[in-house]
Amino acid sequence: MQQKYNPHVLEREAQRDWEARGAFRATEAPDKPKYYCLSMFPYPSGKLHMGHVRNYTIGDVLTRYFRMKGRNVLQPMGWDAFGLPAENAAMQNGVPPAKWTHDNIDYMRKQLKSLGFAIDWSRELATCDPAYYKWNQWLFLRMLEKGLVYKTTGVVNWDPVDQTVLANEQVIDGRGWRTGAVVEKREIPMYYMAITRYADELLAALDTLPGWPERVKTMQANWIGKSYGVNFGFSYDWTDPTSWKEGKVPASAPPPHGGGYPLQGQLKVFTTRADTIMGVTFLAIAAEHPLAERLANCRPALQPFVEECKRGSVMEADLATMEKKGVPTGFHVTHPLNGEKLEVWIGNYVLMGYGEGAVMAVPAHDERDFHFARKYGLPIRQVIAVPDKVFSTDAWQDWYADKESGVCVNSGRYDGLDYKKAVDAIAADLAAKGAGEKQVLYRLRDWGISRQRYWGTPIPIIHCAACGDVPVPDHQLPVVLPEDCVPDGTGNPLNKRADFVECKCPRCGQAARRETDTMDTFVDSSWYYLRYACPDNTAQMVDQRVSYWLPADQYIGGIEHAILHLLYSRFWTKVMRDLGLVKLDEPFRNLLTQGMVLNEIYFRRSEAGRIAYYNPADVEWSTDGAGNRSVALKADGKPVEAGGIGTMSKSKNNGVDPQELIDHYGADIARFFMMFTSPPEDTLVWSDAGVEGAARFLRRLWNFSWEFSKTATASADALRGAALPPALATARREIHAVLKQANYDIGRHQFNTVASAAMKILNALERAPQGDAAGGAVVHEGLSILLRLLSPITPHVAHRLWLDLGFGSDILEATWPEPDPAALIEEEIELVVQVNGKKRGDVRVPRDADRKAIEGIVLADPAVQKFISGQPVKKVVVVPGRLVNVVV
RNA sequence: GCCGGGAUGGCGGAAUUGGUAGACGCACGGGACUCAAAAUCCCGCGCCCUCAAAAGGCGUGCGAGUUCGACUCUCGCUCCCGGCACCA
Repeated sequence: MQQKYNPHVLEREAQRDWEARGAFRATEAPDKPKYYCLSMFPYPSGKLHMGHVRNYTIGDVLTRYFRMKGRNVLQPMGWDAFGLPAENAAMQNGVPPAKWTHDNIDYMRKQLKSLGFAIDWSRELATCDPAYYKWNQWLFLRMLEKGLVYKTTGVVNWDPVDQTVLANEQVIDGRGWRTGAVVEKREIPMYYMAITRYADELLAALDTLPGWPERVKTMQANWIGKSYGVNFGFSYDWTDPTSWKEGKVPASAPPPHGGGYPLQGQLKVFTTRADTIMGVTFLAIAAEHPLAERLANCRPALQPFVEECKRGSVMEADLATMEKKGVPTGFHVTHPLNGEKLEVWIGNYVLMGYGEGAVMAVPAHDERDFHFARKYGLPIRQVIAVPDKVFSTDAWQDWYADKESGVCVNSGRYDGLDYKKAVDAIAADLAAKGAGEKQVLYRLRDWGISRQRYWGTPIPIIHCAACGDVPVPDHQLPVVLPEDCVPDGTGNPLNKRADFVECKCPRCGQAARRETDTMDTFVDSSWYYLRYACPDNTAQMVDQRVSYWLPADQYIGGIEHAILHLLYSRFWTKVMRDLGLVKLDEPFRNLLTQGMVLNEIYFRRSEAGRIAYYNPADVEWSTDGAGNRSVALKADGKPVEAGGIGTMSKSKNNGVDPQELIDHYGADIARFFMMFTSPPEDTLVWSDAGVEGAARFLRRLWNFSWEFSKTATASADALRGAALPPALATARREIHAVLKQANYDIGRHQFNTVASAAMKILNALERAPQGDAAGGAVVHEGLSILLRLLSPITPHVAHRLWLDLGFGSDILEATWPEPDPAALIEEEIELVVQVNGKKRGDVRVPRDADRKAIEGIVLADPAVQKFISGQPVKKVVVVPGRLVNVVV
């Protein structure tokens, strides 16, 4: 064995050894329990960041742990290789996204290998590979056949200067990130996947996932947002003069594009609060509502507001935080129950995409309606009362909306009814009049997958003047994306590629145009975990090997994916099941949501409103004479703005490349530090303070092993038979107690305390007297426990020392250590003594002392007597094995 | 704005889920070794009171509450992080 710990040499050797033996190659073994450990595959952004190291170290720890527990393990890796950053890089550097992506993959693969992860690289896949995305297209066509894919319009962010669609991320404060132009909403045709058809199952099946964190299930349930309510209509008549504020029908205008809106009918709304229906004082509709369009068409005064509503981004967070505004239209509809004429407003806060794009407004019992009514002086009519509370229109109170304790008032025949009874009665009356009925509504919307972008899976559709939209026949798949385009920020470059666009209609053979939209990259990531089971199958999307490996026993990834990616994957799995492709209801049995790795954010904003981000490593804080702190870019010394802290990301340029850490300390120390520094699910603000401690620990382990290796004859044999002297028994008890706790902690994925357990064991070993055979035996056993406990976290050094100290030929094949119950037994235990809940000392009692004996010992204790000081003892609480509380 | 989560010494965190708050580390201070430095080893290290110690008091974001006992449970806040459907 080498005297000095040299991680770089030793790690390279271990990795070569594993690779030469194909140590992590997984094969199906139906007789052995399997463990499929899946980590969310990375986007190849350039280089690994700390979040990747954290994610994949967690996965590797579990993979190696379960291998030692006897499972047939699979840990695959791949690349989420399509997406926007490649196009941005192309604009910046003029390199085609394909080349940039492949270069990044090569570099990052090398980085992952240098970290020594137990990955089966033979299953590697990249979603930009036609052999992969062919199956996106194939399944899209199957879904189209089943009606699970359909085409309709959707709203996107439009940059009027670059004449291009912007991603939400490319809109900053309502302006295009490159042009600074105010963004507009624009409706364009798109393909949708009908995820809402699975809404009920996606919601109900959350209960079949005990291995998922509650918070993720709650978020998904809220996202699906099942609500029970009533859908009903306010009847209207465009041609009736009494519908109009001025008492006459306004001059008719040409029908708006899209065919207009019927002149008579019902304006439909959905409400979960039908009990408040008698308190409706006006209605609000979205600016995109066809009635709003018709109204704006004949009333020019409405036009500016409708235009204003069309400016700005489509992001929900923007819509929800903007000032609530509206305009009255002068048009009135009729209340279905009391016959009142109510005015229709256009409101910027009404979402066309949810419900009917129109809402009934009950200012007295809905907070948003309340503020809106106060702002515009609209009537507020109380129709719900809560006992002992006085309603006032001065300010909003939470209880105004209380469903639980409220009863109807000022509501005619519904007075006195509680929420449930009122809803039932009102729904029945509406139904009787043919005005409405109960309805279940979901917040979940269908999944728009069309992207007006180049670097993605081409949508396999051909547009023919004669035949319409024609699916590409299966035998022509994949529709291959040309790899030499360089986007320039002004729309999808595919539109300019005649060799891609021009094609023959598969149906009639005439010249036709190929669809140039590509698929949302969430499509790629919705099923890659299935493909790992059979990446070599060129004839089928999936095969029977999926049945062996799936569902994944553990899925690990950032909490930021709690909703979208995980919900889409669950949906996709169910679709494939219903198409008979897999026998699987849910893809991921257990889910570990890794906390985000955050870092500081620095940027500069140009006059045009463009933002440039700078890496925290490239900026410097300084303090001037007056004690003011400022931050500047090292390169030019000019100030930058501090943008707080946030997720390490390509777009914010605040990633930390782990390579420096690996180059300096080696993979084991980097891995150990990453696990030690915080529990996996916690948010982590990056700092390398403390990495020295990890380095010190592994050096100390090595030095201790070196000293021990000189006592070559030591073995654990001497532990059998004779009792150990007290100092050794204590050391051994300590080691086994720490191991017991560590095994518990591994089970609950708290790896930071597993790492400290390893440190505690080394501390105990260093304290143990090891002069004689018994001492040598305790240390021999302790070291073998320590190396196995460490091997999932620091596999290289564990591998080397296991060999050098003669424990065996391969620690990968060693069994996981379990504590020896005999080693844990103690004759006397220590109990904490409290008086009135305050710690006042401790006592030692025999291990098997009963409650009464303990009470006697404690009350006799002089320290306790001092604090009781003659007061009568009211009660003695004894918590076995822990403490005694004397209450006086 | 809505949904989910978090807050414990100078720092990362621990506390077997209602039972000794601060394990294990980092940083820092003191000491040993050394011509010196690095490395290594030993000791100290929540705050207040105290020259120091003993003894005592306070202490888990803030404010109430339940309990013999609260970092842990309940209610009300503050701040921070993640998501909000075209970043992935």
